[in-house]
Amino acid sequence: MSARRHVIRPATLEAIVEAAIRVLNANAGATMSEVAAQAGVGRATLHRHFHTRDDLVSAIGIRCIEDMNAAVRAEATAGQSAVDRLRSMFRAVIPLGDRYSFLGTNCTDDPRVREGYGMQLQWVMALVEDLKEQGDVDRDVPSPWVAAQIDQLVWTAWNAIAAGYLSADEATELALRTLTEGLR
Amino acid sequence: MSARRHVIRPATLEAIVEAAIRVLNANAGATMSEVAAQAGVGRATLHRHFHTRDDLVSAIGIRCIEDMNAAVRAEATAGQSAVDRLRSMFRAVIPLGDRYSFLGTNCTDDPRVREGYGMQLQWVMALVEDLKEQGDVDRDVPSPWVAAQIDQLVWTAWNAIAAGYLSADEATELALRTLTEGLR
DNA sequence: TCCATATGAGACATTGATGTCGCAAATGTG
DNA sequence: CACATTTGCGACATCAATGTCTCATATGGA
Repeated sequence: MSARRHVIRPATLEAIVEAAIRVLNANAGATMSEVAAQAGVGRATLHRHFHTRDDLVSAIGIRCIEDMNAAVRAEATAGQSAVDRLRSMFRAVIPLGDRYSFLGTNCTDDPRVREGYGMQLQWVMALVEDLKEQGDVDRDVPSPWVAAQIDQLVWTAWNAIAAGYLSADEATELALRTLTEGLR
Repeated sequence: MSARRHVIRPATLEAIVEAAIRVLNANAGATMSEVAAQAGVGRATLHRHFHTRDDLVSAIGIRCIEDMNAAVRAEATAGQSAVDRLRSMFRAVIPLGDRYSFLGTNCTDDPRVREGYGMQLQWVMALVEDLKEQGDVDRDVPSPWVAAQIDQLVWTAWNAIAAGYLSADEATELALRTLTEGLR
């Protein structure tokens, strides 16, 4: 389609992606200049590889949702119990909390992002069904509530780790416990 | 300080506040024109009563945090058990989910908003201590985790009601149950 | 080392939102 | 009904961010 005149250097791309996630998480309305500065990159370089600001946000959004989908699926192993699969998912997804946050406040309407989100929701809903099947979650609880709870727990766990009062493993186990047994 | 030349009409103020919450929740970068249009008000009228855009966002933010703090405190009755106080808080705060959402994405740095948020956090942390005291929450669970969980449950409950799959009472009880007993 | 090219820096035009103003009309109050 | 004042509308200047371009420099591969 568009033959890019310039080929982006891997290091440059990585710096831009990480900076954009960081800066746009702090302020969804952040400027191209701010992103460039945080990335240690010239503003023109941003425009060279991401034609418009929307292109940049969309590209990062797509990358984030792909990262998360990949993480969710990579850990799924046949023969595992539902709880074990949930644990694997937590382990893989919690470290991507910054991606999760980015998607929550940016490009909430991009079709490709929505599609990726739909696939993830589908996967989680299937897991919820299995959790109910195996008696880990009460059948009477609406599945959307369980799915929402799982989503929120990922975010809470990421914050706990970022705040430093829990290790990754502790946060994962506490999230599992919160969902099934509660905090009593 | 500033003697306003124009006195705002209550109906006008109400329309602006509600429209601003609605529009800025859908898109944090929304324009003054969009807010004015949604409020059924001239753009100049916005500027007449809220000198700058920041003034508008701050004013709404302060109102939101005040609404929430008022709701949290209004329901506190002496002699109630910790769980009953938590239930009262859920009942009062969950309907303010749109306020909560607004504060999450706008004016995250306004000093007065931060102060109000700090007071609310303080109140919740005190409640968490009482919940631990009465055995409703395990002492081993870090209090920040419990507080975060309570916050998230308010938001989840509001969404469930907005989505229509739970009534206000059902959402309140399910939130309580999720926190203490879990979903098993 | 040399060469191809990606990058940084800065100038530039353009665009869209902001904030101000004046005036005519609507509103509500007595 | 008459009066005072808020409101809507449109014109306007201003400003900040966007997107484009050029050229000198830095970078990495052969």
